[in-house]
Amino acid sequence: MNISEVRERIVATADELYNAKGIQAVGMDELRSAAGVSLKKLYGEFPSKSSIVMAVLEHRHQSWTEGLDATVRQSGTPRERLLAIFDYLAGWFCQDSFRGCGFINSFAELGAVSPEVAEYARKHKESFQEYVARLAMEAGAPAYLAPQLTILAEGAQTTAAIAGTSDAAGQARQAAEVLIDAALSAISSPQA
Amino acid sequence: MNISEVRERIVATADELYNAKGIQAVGMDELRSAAGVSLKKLYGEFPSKSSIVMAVLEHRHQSWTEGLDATVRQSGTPRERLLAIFDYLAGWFCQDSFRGCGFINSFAELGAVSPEVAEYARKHKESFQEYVARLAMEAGAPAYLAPQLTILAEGAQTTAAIAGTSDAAGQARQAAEVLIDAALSAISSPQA
DNA sequence: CATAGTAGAGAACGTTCGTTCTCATTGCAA
DNA sequence: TTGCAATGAGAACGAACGTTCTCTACTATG
Repeated sequence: MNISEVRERIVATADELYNAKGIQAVGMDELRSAAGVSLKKLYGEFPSKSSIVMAVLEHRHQSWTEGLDATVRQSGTPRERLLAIFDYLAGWFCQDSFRGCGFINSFAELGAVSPEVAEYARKHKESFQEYVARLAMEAGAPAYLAPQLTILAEGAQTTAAIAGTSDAAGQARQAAEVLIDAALSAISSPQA
Repeated sequence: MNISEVRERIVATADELYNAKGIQAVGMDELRSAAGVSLKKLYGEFPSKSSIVMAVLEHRHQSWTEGLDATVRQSGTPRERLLAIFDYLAGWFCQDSFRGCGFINSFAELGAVSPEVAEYARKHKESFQEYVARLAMEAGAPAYLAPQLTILAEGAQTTAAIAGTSDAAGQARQAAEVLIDAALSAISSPQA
């Protein structure tokens, strides 16, 4: 087993466990068993639990970014590409393993105690905002649209997680349609 | 010191500490010191930490409900009352102690491990949705408006918490205006 | 004044967790 | 075959935490 394979396995397993039970509820021993590696290998790859947590956050960031972008790229018009964000959310919410945004959750759990985690969550959300801003710009929308849509997306995530249903994705999508159309028509006839 | 005063003090102190540091990061000893009561009194009032957590959630629910309703009632028209939700958020986000919605945070921290906490968070959010639905109904809006506005409010909370700024309140409020106006005009000329 | 009951401070206990250490085993090279 | 390096399983350790227990000091009543 390759070294990077071990790292990958540890991170993937930790991601699943942390998502399912929360970070603090999963001990190193449970992670060790689930990943099928020895404690020695675990601490050979990572110096501490917190470094595993940071690796998991990076892993999540990459999954989210790639998955979202793949869905967005399947859409044709700029307007559809903005709405594709919510289609991506809808697919995510329907998964059994969905338990809310991992960054919101890790921020809630450790943000007050770990500046690293708080900062990483902030950066992740910032990069999402920039991504949406780029899509909105390509659609020719005014600058205020992007924050509105990201707030919708964030709200859909927490609502779906706590309610335990995926309804929020469709509701947010419909709201996004209204906001997008209003923003685009405000460009052609600005009066606010 | 009255018995109910002791309970109140414990719950209020726990609320502050749990909000500032996270629930799991605050031990019974720290709570004891901060509240200025003996461990014996603590365990005389509450059988366990988890019962304190539940009492804190109830306390938060009451604070939120009363604070929101007070702000809403200061507004005149039904439309203004819907928008007052976001004024309430704006005031909250500006407080130094703001660290995100306590229910989202407790759900993220303990929801996977404690069914009680998960269920209470769900009920709290549900009651907020019903409150918004009532306001929307009084404004004569179609049923789909309320979920859209609650999603905006949820998103504003997590965005403000993680970004560390209060910008999201104003952005969500502007989005809400657009959604409200679109929903109200859809009533008079339904074509969707 | 004497004494019984109460309350506070904090020691103690059992458990859990992150991290390190030990030791037996295995695979390989000379 | 013999010796060595690496590996895995899990014991061990120190700290933290929730909870209970002990002991001391004070209060109030006879």
